[in-house]
Amino acid sequence: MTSSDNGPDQPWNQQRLRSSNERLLLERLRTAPASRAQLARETGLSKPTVSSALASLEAAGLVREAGHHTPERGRAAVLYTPDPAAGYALGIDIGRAWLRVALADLDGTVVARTDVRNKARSSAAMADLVVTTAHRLVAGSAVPPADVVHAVVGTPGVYDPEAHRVRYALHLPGWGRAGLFDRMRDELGVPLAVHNDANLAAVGEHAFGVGAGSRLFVYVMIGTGLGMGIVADGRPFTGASGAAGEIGFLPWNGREPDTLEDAVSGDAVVRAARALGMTGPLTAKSVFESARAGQAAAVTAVRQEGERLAHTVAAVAAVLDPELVVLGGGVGHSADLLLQTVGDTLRRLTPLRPKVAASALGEDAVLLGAVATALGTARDVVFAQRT
Amino acid sequence: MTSSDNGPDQPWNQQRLRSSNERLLLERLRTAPASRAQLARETGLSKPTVSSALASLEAAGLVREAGHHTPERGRAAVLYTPDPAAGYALGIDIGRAWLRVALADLDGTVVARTDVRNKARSSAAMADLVVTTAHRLVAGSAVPPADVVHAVVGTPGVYDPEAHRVRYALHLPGWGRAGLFDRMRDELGVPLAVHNDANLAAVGEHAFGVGAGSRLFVYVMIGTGLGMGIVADGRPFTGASGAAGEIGFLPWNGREPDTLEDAVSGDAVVRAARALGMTGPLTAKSVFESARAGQAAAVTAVRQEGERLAHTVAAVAAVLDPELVVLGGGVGHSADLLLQTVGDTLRRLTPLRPKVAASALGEDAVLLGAVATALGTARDVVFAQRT
DNA sequence: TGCTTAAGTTAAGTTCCTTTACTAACAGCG
DNA sequence: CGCTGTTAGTAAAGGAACTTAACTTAAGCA
Repeated sequence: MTSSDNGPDQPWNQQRLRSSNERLLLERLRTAPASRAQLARETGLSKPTVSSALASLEAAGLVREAGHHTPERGRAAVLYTPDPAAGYALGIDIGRAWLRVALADLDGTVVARTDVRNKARSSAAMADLVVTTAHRLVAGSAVPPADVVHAVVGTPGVYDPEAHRVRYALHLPGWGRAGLFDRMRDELGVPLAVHNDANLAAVGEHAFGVGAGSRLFVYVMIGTGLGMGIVADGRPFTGASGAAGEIGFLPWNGREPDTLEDAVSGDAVVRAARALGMTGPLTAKSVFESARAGQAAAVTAVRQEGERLAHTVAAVAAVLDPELVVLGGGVGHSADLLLQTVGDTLRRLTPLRPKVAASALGEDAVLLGAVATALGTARDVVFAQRT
Repeated sequence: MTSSDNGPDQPWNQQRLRSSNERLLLERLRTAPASRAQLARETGLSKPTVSSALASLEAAGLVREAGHHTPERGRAAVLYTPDPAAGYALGIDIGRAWLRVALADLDGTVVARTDVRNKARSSAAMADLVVTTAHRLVAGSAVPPADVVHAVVGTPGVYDPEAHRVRYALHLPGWGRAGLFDRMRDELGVPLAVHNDANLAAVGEHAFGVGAGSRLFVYVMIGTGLGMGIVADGRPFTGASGAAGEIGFLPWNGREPDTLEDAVSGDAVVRAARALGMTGPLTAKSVFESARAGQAAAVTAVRQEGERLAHTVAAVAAVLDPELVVLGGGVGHSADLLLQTVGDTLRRLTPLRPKVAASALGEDAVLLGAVATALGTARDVVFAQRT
């Protein structure tokens, strides 16, 4: 049989032991400042070990003193905290309409951010825009460019690191060209990882939004297209080929090869509204606003959207059994309008009923997911470099 | 943000270090016997460390000498191998028609096995049958009962360890009673874990069948009901409440609350055949045999089954993106008849096309999955006890 | 000022790993 | 038959990192 993976696959020696314990202390300090004695009690390490590890971490610039704490009785304790300025991470969201870039310190605090209207005509121009925007953001901040250790970019489609290109990015002409992201990486001068936007949105919502603390949850991204990100045990779940959550491809009406994407995306709401007699220059947003105002055709269109969404959620629940389903993306603003219908329909459809909630981060989910992901790598890199 | 889980969450000291390295050597030895020098080269540990760890393992009865190997030149090497008799594990499959029990040593070799016709009238009688059959199997083998360290039982439904009972076991009256498995555990006298049968079948197929080496695959179990097991990175993926893979609840025809289970299970094939004019005492197996013989109505019924199955697979592919889909369960014998239709339909439905294959283990998948799962725990337990 | 209490350090001792150097065993060969 | 080259395995010494136990430091308080 193939080995199930318990047990270590690396030999341990004293150096790894030390490094591991320093890491343990650093991670503990990220939750709150603490004294040596407190760390010893909480981690199970002895006081001398904590002292010595903390001295190493301080010498490496990874932690610093953070004031004192005077207990009820006895000597005052020196508190330590991670040094947020030990490194910085870049998060980048390449969206349909906006390019967003955020620079965060190792605490996860966003220290600089910019949102640029996406007017690029070609994929090459887009790539250039990403690089210059990122460079400008860092230059405009007080952060030394050399301290930016990692970047993560979110884009529609599935990045294939073997082929150095994005697949399935159907709406973006030229975006699937090989080498595009390699060039971006070179010009950016910072290690760059590419992830699917829905997956990043899920990570963002898990790190900073309503998904916090959930062991298994999904983020359904409804906008121009339809996508889903999955976070299991704190990590994105991407499937065998990176295509997990491509629910636009779900079969949905028994026979025809219509895509669910066409039936549930933001555009579908507009089409449904027109079919129901609404006229004029409609957008998904305007239809939802009309529905909110009680306009009958809009209400019906939104209800239909909710029902189809419920089918989607039911399918996801049957396969994955998530604890929580978060609705977000372009129509995220109006998720509250959909929740009722989705909930009601779900009750009719299946005994498996995950909680359904609206996104807490709105338009920022992808960007914050990119930041959170870059942050993870950045912390690893900084720790490895400085110790 | 909540911490992403890199970094250790336990302090390391010398004892854990030693234990971890012994574990590393033991796991390596499971792949093939090896000498101290070879282990040192392969693991990166030094020769003295390997010697000393191996001495501990031998003293603990976890490994033993296994002959010699004479290299091209130089001194002959003493080979070591895990002692398979250091402990034993029980796998139990409680199926509709058969109760199967297997006893395996730590190598995973089945040393005793029995298949008993399931004629129990009540859940209590069934529980008794399980216990007496297991006891009889162990008594009839040369294995000392005290050396059986763990058991895993597979059953339809989802075991809820909080409530001490099985949920969703709709076809088995009384099977959902609280405390049933607690009593079984007590009378068995061996720690007992309860898992869903489809999940175990997936684990079995991953450990011993066509799923070997697959990073992410699913096992679709088609029989009296319809279920699915998921194995991701070698571990079963059970979802937030243990209901992942309950694809019987997938919505499938747009509107009605028909369950997919009713449409795709073995019984559905029989119903379809009758609707197409077949008469007499039909079973799923007989319909498949008629189809194999070219009987028109049966062929049509099987094709319909294949098409519906393809829809199921397409849905699973869109959500999970597995590398491989294995078809098994009661109709597993006839999976070859379905593969063609499933493949063709899948090509029409979606660009996401996982490999689809027939189960290699047939009726034994659940049992072998239970063995593999029990084995994993048994190895941990034996290692912990003896060191 | 001295007592109590908790924080943090020092020193000794233990464990486990590595390096280096050695011994053991085997094969080919003069 | 012993010498040589090669590989396996052990012994001894040294070092890294942990723990325990005892000590020192610092704060509040009578």
